Amino acid sequence: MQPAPNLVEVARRARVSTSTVSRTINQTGKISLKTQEHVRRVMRELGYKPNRVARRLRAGGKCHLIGLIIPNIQNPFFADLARGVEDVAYRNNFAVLLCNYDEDAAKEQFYLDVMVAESVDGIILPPIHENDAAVLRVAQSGVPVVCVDRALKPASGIDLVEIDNERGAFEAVEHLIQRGHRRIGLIGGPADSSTGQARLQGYLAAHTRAGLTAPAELVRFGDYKPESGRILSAELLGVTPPPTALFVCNNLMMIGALETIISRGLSIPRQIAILGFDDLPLAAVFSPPLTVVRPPAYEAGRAAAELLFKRIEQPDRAATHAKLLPELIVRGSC
Amino acid sequence: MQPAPNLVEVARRARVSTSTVSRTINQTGKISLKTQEHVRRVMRELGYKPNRVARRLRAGGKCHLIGLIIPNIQNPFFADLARGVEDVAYRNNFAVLLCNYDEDAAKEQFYLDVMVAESVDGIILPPIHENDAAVLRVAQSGVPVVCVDRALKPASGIDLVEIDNERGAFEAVEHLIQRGHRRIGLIGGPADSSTGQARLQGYLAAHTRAGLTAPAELVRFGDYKPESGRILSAELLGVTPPPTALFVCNNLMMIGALETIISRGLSIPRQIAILGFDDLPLAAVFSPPLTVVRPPAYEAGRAAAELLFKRIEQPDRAATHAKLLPELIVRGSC
DNA sequence: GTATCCGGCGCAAACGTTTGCAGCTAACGT
DNA sequence: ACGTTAGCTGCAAACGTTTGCGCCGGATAC
Repeated sequence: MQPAPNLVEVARRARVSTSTVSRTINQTGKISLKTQEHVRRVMRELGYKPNRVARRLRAGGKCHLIGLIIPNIQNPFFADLARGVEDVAYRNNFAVLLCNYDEDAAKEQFYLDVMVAESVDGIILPPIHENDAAVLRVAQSGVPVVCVDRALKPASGIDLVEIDNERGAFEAVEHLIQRGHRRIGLIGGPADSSTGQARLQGYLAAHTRAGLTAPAELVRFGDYKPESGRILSAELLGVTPPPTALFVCNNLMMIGALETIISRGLSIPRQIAILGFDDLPLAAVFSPPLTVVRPPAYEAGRAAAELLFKRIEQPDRAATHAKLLPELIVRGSC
Repeated sequence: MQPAPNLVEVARRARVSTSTVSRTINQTGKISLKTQEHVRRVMRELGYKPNRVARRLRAGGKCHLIGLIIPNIQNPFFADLARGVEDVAYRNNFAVLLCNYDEDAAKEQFYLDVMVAESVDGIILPPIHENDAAVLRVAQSGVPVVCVDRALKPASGIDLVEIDNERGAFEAVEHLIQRGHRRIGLIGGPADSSTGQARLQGYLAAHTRAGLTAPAELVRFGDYKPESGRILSAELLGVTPPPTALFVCNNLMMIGALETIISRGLSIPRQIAILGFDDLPLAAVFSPPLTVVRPPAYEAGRAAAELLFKRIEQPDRAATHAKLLPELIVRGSC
């Protein structure tokens, strides 16, 4: 097996200079159509594939690679989001460098470093929290960055695609209230996360709008993981008088909450109604089918990627802020 | 903002040659401890980060990047697997280039090209089918490749980590038989996939072992997607006499099958027992809790990555073939 | 004293591209 | 006939590393 043919080999075989070959590939500069045809034929014959590494080294960026840094791909929300990003990347012939940072600042920093060291064309990520200095640094160093799902507080010219979490939570809780529930427990996200905050606001706003005051003793904050769903739901069910409904602020905590409820033999929705943020694969066939508000994760991924490509093309355009609406899917758990 | 410091800048500031700096970084060659200390201090002061692209270009490979090409990250099985790969990659300071090929040969080829053009250190993937020439070519061109989940038929020295699908299916169906089921419907994988074949074999073997003959009219082949679960389960339920149990060969078809069953108001397991291959997030809290055989996806990802790193270190070692055992998780759906 | 060796370090050539600049040819205007 | 221009192409210098080879000086051996 001979070494893969490179650009100089192509040039030699085609009896032209490397510049000519390079320019035919990139459609840059003036090359006569005849020469182009010829070069292309030689490339085909040799099965030439440009070396992306060399290209990136020389041209720094502009080289068909973007980075996606997410908390955890095992969370279906982020899996959908990642898929959205990847689909539009593929359509633009870009590859995606995917990393899980596990809400760990050190890991996030590590991967950010990797991204700039790889001189990717751009980065998509949900920042670990609202004032994530590390992300800000790389954005200010000139790498196109778009935030998705979570905002960066000093929104200094950084594109953002987020879910309208407040609206989603509002509609969810409003739905519960319309169904007659007055004691609605909240299993919220982390108090210091923008999504957690927004969902809490929606919960409160729905109460206010209905002329009710949210029962403070029924509000708890978790960490978006199953364990806290398990624990907090148990806590809430122990309050007297107990809640008649639970609004669980993400899919993983929902799993934990359901464990508690099932293990206590409570019947849904007769004894306790339940409504979740984030859809889940089996939610529609659950018994009862789970009513949820579904954030458009896939669409958010797509939107973020499209935004990123726009910014890569024109780095000086004004920052965009998109807010996608979640959808209330009424099934049978309320 | 000044340009990121590079190796020659470090060398200049440290009053040594670039070779010395490079060698202190890579611990290669003889450099006095005193010089090393000095160089390291200067690097820290400047906040020097080596450029991975240049490094890869020069050294070709050995540069902390591996590729992972999977069908679809939205499938929890592959999400777990990807997470396994990424965890051991991170521990070795490697980044992962992740791609979804959607069982599409053209996409797979595209991403394989990207991998070699990026000169990754190695590639992990489930080949699209048993004799995947594209993968073979890449492997033979010298790039370390390890197959995971699916085998390559000409097993010509390529490492493999697979799940013991036959064994898993065998245990699943044996469990059903022990529970008294005699008419067990099979919603199988694609007939031309190695995993589909193996699971079919397990299904048949369990019958044989029990002195039964598998009912041919209850065997159907799907495509591992929800739709075929929906359709095939409907077909099977229409056979007379109907099956008393269904063995569904992957998670997505399981979702479809459940839709059919729920929509017909059939009670599980009284009217129809159901057992699935692959676990699902809500399976444990489903009512009834779903009995499944859980393939160790995360562990397979870890094993594959570890194998890959071994091969990267010693390219000439003999090919390994690991077979991981799935676990039958008996819950309440049989 | 000389020969040998070795630890420590630098020189400069790669790796495979892109790209600014310059050169060359033919056509064109005057 | 001569300058100008436009179209096309080549030269060679980057991009930031790694690494083979060779140089230097001091220690060791004899």
